[in-house]
Amino acid sequence: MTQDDFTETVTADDVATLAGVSRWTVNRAFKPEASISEKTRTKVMAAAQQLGYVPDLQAASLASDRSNLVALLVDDFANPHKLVMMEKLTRILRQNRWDTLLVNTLDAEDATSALLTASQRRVDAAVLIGVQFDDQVLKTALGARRVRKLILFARQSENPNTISICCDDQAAMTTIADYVIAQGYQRPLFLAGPQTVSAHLHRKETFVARWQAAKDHPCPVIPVGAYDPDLAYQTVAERLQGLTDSNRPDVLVCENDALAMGAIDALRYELGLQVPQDIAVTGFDDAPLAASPHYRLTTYRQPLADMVQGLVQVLKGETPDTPLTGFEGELIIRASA
Amino acid sequence: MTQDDFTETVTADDVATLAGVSRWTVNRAFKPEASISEKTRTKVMAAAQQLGYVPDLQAASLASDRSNLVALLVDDFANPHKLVMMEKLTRILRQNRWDTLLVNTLDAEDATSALLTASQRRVDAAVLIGVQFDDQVLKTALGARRVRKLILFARQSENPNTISICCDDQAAMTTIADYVIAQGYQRPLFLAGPQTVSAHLHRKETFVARWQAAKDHPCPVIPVGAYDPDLAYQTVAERLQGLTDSNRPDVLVCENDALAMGAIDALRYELGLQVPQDIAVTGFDDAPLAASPHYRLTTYRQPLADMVQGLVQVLKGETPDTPLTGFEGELIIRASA
DNA sequence: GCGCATTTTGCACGCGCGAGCAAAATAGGT
DNA sequence: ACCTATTTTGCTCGCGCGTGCAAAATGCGC
Repeated sequence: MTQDDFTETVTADDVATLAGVSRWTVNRAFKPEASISEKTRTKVMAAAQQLGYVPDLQAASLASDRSNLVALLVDDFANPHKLVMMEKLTRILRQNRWDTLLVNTLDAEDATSALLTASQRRVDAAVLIGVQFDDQVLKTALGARRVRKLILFARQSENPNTISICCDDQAAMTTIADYVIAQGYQRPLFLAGPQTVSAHLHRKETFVARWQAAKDHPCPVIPVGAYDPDLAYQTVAERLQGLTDSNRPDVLVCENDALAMGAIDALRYELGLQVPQDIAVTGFDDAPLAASPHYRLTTYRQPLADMVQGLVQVLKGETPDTPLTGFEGELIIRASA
Repeated sequence: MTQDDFTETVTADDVATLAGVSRWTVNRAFKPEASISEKTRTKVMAAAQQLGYVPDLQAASLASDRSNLVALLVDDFANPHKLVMMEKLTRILRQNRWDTLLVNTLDAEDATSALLTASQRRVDAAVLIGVQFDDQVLKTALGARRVRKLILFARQSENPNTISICCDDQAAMTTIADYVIAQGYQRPLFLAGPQTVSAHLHRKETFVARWQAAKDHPCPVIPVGAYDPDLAYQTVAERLQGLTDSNRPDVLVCENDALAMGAIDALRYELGLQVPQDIAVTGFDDAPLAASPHYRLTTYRQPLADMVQGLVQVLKGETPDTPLTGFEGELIIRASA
């Protein structure tokens, strides 16, 4: 490491002169699929190493209209499961040489602006793992140029210009419903998330329909304003307060684990009920802590790694080998139901 | 929305012709501090709006050597508190017109490569909020060009070329120690994180020293291999198994909430102990769920928002109005100790 | 060693914008 | 209205690299 390498950026030209080749050959050496002889490649790489050169991806994306950059829009930082998703996404994307721009979308109004931010960085795709995106946002997002692909991850939309990657919510929730029914529960209550979003899950509809079909009476639903354990806690505490044993639900089917955890805490600490003896609870996601002895949550785990692989295929423009909205997860049976 | 706006990128030139000005005037209109008359700015903005134009930040950063991009390196996705940090960082950075590149750093070996990735995107700074960065990594990172600023967020290093932004861990842990002592606990056990990192916290040293000074006998320490609740659970279960009431610690001082939560679960569900009656627990961070009725964790909350503001000042090159390693948080007293 | 097919290398041009200065327009004073 | 001080606008050149093709080098069969 000589003294001349402060922060002067070293370009492909520098490497080229050192290696005695042209600038283009240098850059070719860094592309796995380029046509270049092994001999010159090693020669170039040695020179690059010596100078500490790495190709400038900004410049590359300017010149080529591919950036290998993906924007990840998140608006739901209250849900610890998002951490798991982010980890898987960033890791697997990086393995495939994509970088991730993390954009914090404050709310639905902000989503458009967030998408704009992404487009200013020439991202190859925007991946939405939040919850508050409505069709209006999706539409204007696609009107805006430069976001070539709009991908809903673990969410779904009918919008023909978006790509949804998610597990088969219907199959998944049917599995849960059948399990709940098989366990002999009689008075379910469905704890749903915000009812305003249209890029959504089919969990509520599926469960309600399935229950109706099997038992011939409806399943009540209460919505929580956000997928937030604290809000779920409050909502459950209020809504179940003062009910007698016989008109209280005997199972709480929750749209995801964040709601389920808040619900369990409310049941225990506000209503003094035992889970699952007095009331059972199911979740969805298998979030961190779902397995902890405190919750022992019966839940459903999505095949996140496979779904991210699907995403990679979409980004590469390959035709995915699994239907993108039909991933299959598994029911994780623990003690809560 | 006319039909011609598919995905053809609209550049400043297009807006310029429509507005009847030069390309440079168009770009000036988008910089708040530029010298431009209000009249032409509104004219330009109208034209831009009509065409759906936004400046291309990639091109801008190529031309200007400032990218308004910050890399956020994270290696600790098991800790839910990271979600809070990410939310604050991305939100406040975006408010100040910085975008965030999220880089998942698998382990210490990978850190160098992660830094390289960041440098390839011409980031203005790399912000480390992970735990596994050792001095070797920091050194090579600074050897690599193009990462102009290396910032440790909520961590500290003696390396003179890095910038640490953190609260005064010594003051913070002293506060906790004094509280623990004032509560009359006699047999503390310090639950520490991995002992190998050198970009670190001073919590353990501070507590141990403080205890020694006050009580004149040492405080034992057990390390956990990672800041992971599950690992903490196992470690605590193993290490406290079979101890009698009198030789068991009466307070577990944990380096952060992730450890504390795992510890609490282990105490309750493996050892059948009551918190805080049989053994008290303190944490650090005030992570999500720390306030939940299940944990009611006595912990210490860092002034994250202020710290991010400090980061923004560093990025802007301003001299911060608070010493960057001296932020003051507050002790949150709940039921666990 | 020759002729051809094939691989490897070099190059003109442009991606969209910014720094910094020169030209033009405007304001202010008399 | 005229001259100067100031603001506003236009422009040259280059940031580091990719595309697509042409030139050079290499390999192969005989």
